[in-house]
This record gives sequence, structure tokens and C-alpha cells, in this order.
Amino acid sequence: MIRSINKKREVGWPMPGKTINPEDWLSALDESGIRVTAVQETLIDIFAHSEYPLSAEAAWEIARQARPQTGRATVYRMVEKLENLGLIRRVHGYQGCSHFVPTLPELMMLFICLSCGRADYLDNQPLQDLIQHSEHSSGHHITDSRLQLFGDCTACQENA
Amino acid sequence: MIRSINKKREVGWPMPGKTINPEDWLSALDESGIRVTAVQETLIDIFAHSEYPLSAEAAWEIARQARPQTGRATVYRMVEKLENLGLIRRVHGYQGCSHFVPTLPELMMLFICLSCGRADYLDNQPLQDLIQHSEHSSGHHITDSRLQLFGDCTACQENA
DNA sequence: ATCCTTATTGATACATGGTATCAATAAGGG
DNA sequence: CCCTTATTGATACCATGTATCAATAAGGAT
Repeated sequence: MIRSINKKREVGWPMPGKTINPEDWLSALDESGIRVTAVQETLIDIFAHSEYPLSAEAAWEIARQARPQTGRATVYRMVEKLENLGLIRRVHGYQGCSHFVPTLPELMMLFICLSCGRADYLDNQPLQDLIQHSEHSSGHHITDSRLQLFGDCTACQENA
Repeated sequence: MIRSINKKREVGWPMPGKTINPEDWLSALDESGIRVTAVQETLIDIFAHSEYPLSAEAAWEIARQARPQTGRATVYRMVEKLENLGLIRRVHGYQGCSHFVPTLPELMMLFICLSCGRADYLDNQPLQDLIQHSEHSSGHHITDSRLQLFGDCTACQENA
């Protein structure tokens, strides 16, 4: 199903018109009463700059390159905090359900290429429409959603 | 987040116009070259008749009521087979990612009520539209998708 | 700047969910 | 009714994630 594993860490997420600012993440942590520490800065940097979904375990490995004494539990705790604050979100179905990407739009339509592993954030208007339509036709009140799309990205189609 | 746990097992999935026939599941297993055994019939019956998403662990518990000697690994193996054959599918984000529901439409739009835990299969046309639209506007070739919707069902809204 | 309180850390042990192993069992074709 | 072989169930194992707790360090108060 998954045809490749994560590549080396590179820079930048390809979200047009929106970029990740580590400062904003630190502010969000600070505002929620969480103390800002060196580990946090390291991990925020790692998640904000990875071009691929990362698992806590993968983030731990990268973190130890910069801070060898970094503890495993600390990374898991940070991942939990970042997820609770909505700064990162889980990718369901990509090598399990334990990989995370930065949250860019609130209602994400995330596409993952099964060939190169890169993530792409698509225009989320269709998802908003879908939810609104389904709410009306079913009568249920929809408060949360998970959507993941998988396939071959444009670049990988050309290289095939 | 999740506001209740699974209720007792009841009967029937509320999918209008489509019901689950355990015979079909047994045929599917048979046709794929898998031997039909007593455990399989038990587990198919359990998954096909539960009104709520079931984890392998929960299915094991129920199975042992009917067949006390049923092994844990056997249940996990069966769940894997049923998932590989596309007969059941994982509910992502409902009490983790380890609960399963019968696959009714190929492209499922599954709604889970966070109050009563019941599942409802919604009309999947909006999802087909979304995928087609996103494929065209992004240029990516979409081969797989995961969608889950959560909220309060009509019944629970009335009871509130 | 220094102290003091307390959140956070890192090491470790533990829990949970799922998988590999393997002898015993049973399905179902010949 | 055999015989082959997939399947089972018991057990041990592994991976991912969590609880514990003494040591550390943030950052407000002084």
C-alpha cells in the first residue's frame, strides 16, 4: 500500500499563501500557560520544517541529533501538547495513524503521495461544502471530521 | 472528546436499502481460498450484527461468550482478513483507530455519534464529487481516501 | 541578581495493542 | 475415510505509548 518510507528532512511545507512560523507556535504554547523550554523549541522546529509527516519516534530520533539527552517520553508529551493545541494533526492511514503534520487550515484536506511521501494541503472549500450538505441531508450535527486523501502526486506521475 | 463508550450489542445497521448478509461474507472468504471455520462464522456474525464500531479486543470478548476457547490471536487474524477483503473498515479517530464497521458502500461516508456511539452511513455522492473536484484542481491522482464524520445524531439532539 | 515554587525533564518501569512461533486441530479434496 | 495443509489457541514476544519519580530549570517574587 505505502510504497516508500520517509525521505530525509528537508525544508518548508508547500501550502500556498501560508507558512509556518515557529514563533507563533511558541507564543501559542506560552499563552496556554506552558513553559517554553529548549526541547520545545527543538521539537517545534522539527515539526514545522519537516516536509513529511513525522511520527513521535521519528521526531525523537531527529531531536537527539540536536540534543542527545532528549528523552523519549518528553517527545511524546510534546506531541500530545502540540496536538491538543491544534498545532499539529494526525495523518490517519499513512503508515498507521501515528504520523503528524502541522495544522495549516482548520479544516484540512491533506493529500499524501504514496510514492514520494510528500504532503500537500488542498483547498478545503469542498470539505466545507460536503459537511454542510451532509449535515442538512442527514439531520446530524457534525462537529468534527477526519479526511485524508492518498495517491500519486503530479511530480510522481511525470516521473513514472 | 468521546462522550460515551460502546453500549451493549444490538442488531442491525441503519443503512437504508442495504443490509449485511453473513452468507455473502462467508462466500467472499471461501472464494478467496480461505477455509470456512466455526470461529469465522462467529466473528462474521458479531461484526455484521453489531450496531457499534467494534475493536478486535471487544470482538474477542463477545466471541468468547459463544465460544469460550476462542484465541485472541485468531480474532486479530480474522479482523485482518476481513479488512483485507474489504468487508470491514477501520473507523479513524473513534476511540483511537482500532474500531471496525462493516463496509457498506465502497466509498463510505461514515458518521459516528459521539453521544450514543451509533454509526450511520451517509450518502456518499458528496465524497465522490469532492474527490473528483480535488483531483482536477490539484493535478494529483487520488487512489484512496479516509473520511470520518463525528457529532450528535438526530436522536441525541432531541434527547438533549 | 537570587531565591522559591512548581512545571518540565529524562530514566525507568509499566501497560496496551498487536504479532510471531509452534504444536495441536480440523477442513475438505482425493 | 485418509491426508495434506490451512487454521487454531497458547504463549512469548514486540512496538508504541504512558505512569512514576527524583532531578532540573523557568520565570515570577523579592
